[in-house]
Amino acid sequence: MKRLLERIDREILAAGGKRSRSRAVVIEGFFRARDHVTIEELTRSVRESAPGIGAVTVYRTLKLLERLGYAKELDFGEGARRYESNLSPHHDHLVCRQCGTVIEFKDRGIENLQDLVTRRHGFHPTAHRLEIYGFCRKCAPGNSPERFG
Amino acid sequence: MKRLLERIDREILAAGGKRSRSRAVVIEGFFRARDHVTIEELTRSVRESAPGIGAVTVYRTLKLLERLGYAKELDFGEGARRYESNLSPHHDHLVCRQCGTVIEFKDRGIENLQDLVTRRHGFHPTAHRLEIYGFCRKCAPGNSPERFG
DNA sequence: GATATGATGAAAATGAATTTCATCATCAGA
DNA sequence: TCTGATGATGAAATTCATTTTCATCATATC
Ligand SMILES: [Zn+2]
Ligand SMILES: [Zn+2]
Ligand SMILES: [Zn+2]
Ligand SMILES: [Zn+2]
Repeated sequence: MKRLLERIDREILAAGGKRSRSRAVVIEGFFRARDHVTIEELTRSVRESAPGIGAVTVYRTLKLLERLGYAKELDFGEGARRYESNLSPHHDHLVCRQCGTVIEFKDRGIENLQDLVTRRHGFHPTAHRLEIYGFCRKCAPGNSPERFG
Repeated sequence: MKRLLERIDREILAAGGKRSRSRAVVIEGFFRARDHVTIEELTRSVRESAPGIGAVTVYRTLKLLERLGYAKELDFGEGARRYESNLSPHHDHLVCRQCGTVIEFKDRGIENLQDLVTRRHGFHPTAHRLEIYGFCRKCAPGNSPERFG
């Protein structure tokens, strides 16, 4: 973690930026937070240790991390975007509409078929998003997680 | 087309709604429009024949069509949502980031693998979205579509 | 330390989507 | 056909996430 933060620091400096306490707190908070956080969630958690930090700085810092390749913007259609660290390799998501649980999965077969599809259409893919919405095991029809959870 | 509009009309009546000229124009305009339209595009096109129609009515009418199962809401991350008619069977999308072209595709193999993935996680899928972003044949790196278009 | 410039946070602006509300239109019943 | 109840409309107001603005502060460099 320390290594990572130092490395990002160096990249910011190299790009003509300056260090800042607020930003350092946000960055560390982001990598410590559970993945798929909203700006609002992250702001709240970061303010526990540094109450003065404005939500705008969190917005700006996540955009910066995205530009540097350390964060990935997600949109599960909830109104607010979510962010996850981009350190782990690519994956897609199962999103529970009941409890909000997000399950990550990776499927080489699906990715290969996607390549075939794009090739068939002479399309040059640069990114994709695959999200499957529904109900997780706990929330599946028949279970009553809210009651027993 | 006439059949379809009458059928929707009947469903609205059956659900306790009333007929309205504005809404009829929007609905017909929607099914005549090219697919994947934004509210703004549809409003503009609909106003050519019925200038008085407010954008709010277009919003409301598309929500209604979605509720009735005739329209599908899409989000290609452009800020504004897009809508397509839900009459044709399910498909996914290739979206060109240069010219905005949307190519529809259907891949049974991908859908089957998605089923396997969800089953493996005890997840009950109700919907999914798969979009592949990149450059279409015309806009592919090396081509200069804007110049030769 | 002085200076230039990046970073900050509050407030304002933006922009899509939704809600409110007074008015209009449509349907059902008399 | 008239009439009352209620759905639909459009303009304006509202909401809400995100972005921009701007005066001020902090950091790097000389
Ligand atoms: Zn769940
Ligand atoms: Zn993830
Ligand atoms: Zn293109
Ligand atoms: Zn489509």
